[in-house]
Amino acid sequence: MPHQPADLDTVLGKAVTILRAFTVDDQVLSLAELVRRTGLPKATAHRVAGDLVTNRLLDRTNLGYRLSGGLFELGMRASVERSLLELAMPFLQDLYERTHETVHLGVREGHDVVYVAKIGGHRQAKSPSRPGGRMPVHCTAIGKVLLAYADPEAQQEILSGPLERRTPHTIVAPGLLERQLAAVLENGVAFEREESAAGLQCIAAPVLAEGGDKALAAISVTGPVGRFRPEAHVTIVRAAAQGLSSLASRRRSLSS
Amino acid sequence: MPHQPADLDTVLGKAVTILRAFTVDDQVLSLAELVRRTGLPKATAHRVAGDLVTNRLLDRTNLGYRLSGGLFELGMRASVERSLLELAMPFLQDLYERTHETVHLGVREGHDVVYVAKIGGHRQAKSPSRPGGRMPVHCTAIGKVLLAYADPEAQQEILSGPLERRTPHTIVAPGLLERQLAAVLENGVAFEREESAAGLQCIAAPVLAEGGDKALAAISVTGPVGRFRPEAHVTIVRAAAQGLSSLASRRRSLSS
DNA sequence: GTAGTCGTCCCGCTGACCGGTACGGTGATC
DNA sequence: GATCACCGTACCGGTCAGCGGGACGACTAC
Repeated sequence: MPHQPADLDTVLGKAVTILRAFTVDDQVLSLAELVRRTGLPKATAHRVAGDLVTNRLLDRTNLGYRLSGGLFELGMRASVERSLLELAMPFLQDLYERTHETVHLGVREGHDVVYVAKIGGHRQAKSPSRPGGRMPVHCTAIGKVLLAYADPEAQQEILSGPLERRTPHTIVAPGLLERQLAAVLENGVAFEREESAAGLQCIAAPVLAEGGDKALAAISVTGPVGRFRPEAHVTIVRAAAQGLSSLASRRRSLSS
Repeated sequence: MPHQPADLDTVLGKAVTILRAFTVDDQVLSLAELVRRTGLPKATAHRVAGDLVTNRLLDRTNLGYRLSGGLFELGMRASVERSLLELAMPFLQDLYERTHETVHLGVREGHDVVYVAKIGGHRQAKSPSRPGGRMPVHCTAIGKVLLAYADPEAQQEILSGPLERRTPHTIVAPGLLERQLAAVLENGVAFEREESAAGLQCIAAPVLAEGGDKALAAISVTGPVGRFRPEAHVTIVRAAAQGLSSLASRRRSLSS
């Protein structure tokens, strides 16, 4: 199920289609599997995959193809995510050290949150998030924060679209969600209570751009229902996010 | 100065040439600058860059082009680096919490170390390393570890090539380096004393593959000469690396 | 043996890609 | 305010890189 159909009439389109055929949890895909997922003719997939290997975007193993380390390197140079990550790391560390729970840094990309960083310890709550992975905005604390600070059009588009149910607690009523978003703007934090995965709770705060009206990213702390009370961490999460906000403002790196 | 000349006679080659024209610290490059760095005709660069934008590998800003978040996402799916990162994070956290110095996770790629993760606090030592960035193997603790466990051919190739001098302390004599590598195999740790940057010291240990003879990656702790004594952390760095080694062996994810 | 799936290779056709060239805008210099 | 240098963008005919149907051999399963 390809996210957005790239142009298959161009080499580049075919190439990225192949690259994006990999999901977060496949390690290695056979040629046949690539053909199945991309819909490309076998001969074409074979050739393009070969070209990708020579260009160090794919690795060839005896079992099939694999996204290469060269691609990792390239991805880490994406300026926005990388500089965000570098600036954020100390703050994320602080949060982790104080809570010893899983800490996330995420940005919004369309209807989804993309996790830029995830740090946790050995006994971290088993969460569905992965670094570089996606989750729908409406069922995560980070997502709600980013949605609350998004431009009205984008916000409206997501609110009007269908809200996928992930757990019995997932908020699928636009009205309820909208009220929560208003609360987020008021309190500067968002909560999530088992809305994306059973047994998990979460609290998030926005990293604001210079004006203070747009959110560049959001920081969250996640823990299991038993030992973890989101309300207990309002202050430190908000403080971390604000600290990062002002640091990011000092070193400007945004754009349109 | 392009790292390795990709094939400029193919669309894909041109595309990756443009992508790789970005170094770790450029945020945004103008079309003219891309033309200058890649050597492509202006019209061609313009077209390919445009194609890259439609394929969400580049972003267009009013100042020029920028590596896109889509590329970051893709890079994070590179299986080796990503699963390594996920497994390693708890161990890196432990190290950071015990030392409060900068902690690195790196793999070898040719003559260089590529940093997969870098974590540190607000007052971290100013090091030249960047997440996703490269450093020569011969002048870093992580590099020496990885080199010591590399196959003899690769090791010999690097030892025989010229060893770039980064600081007055950089080891540029192959014989001396070779003796250090032997010591690494014996002790299971490597040291670096202001060999890559003035004022910085470092200690690293290998993350070994199942057999125990090949290194998948290496973990290091870095600090400033004043407050930081590498010898003081031999045990914990080695323990962290060994812990990760055995965890990685349990969940196999290597390949050829 | 037969039937399925896999990766690889061949090879003639064609349209995607190429890049020299030209144009309009912008800012520096005289 | 004229000139110049440099930028990004757009055009367009020629052609060769890319295309993909099809064939092949290896392997496995029934």
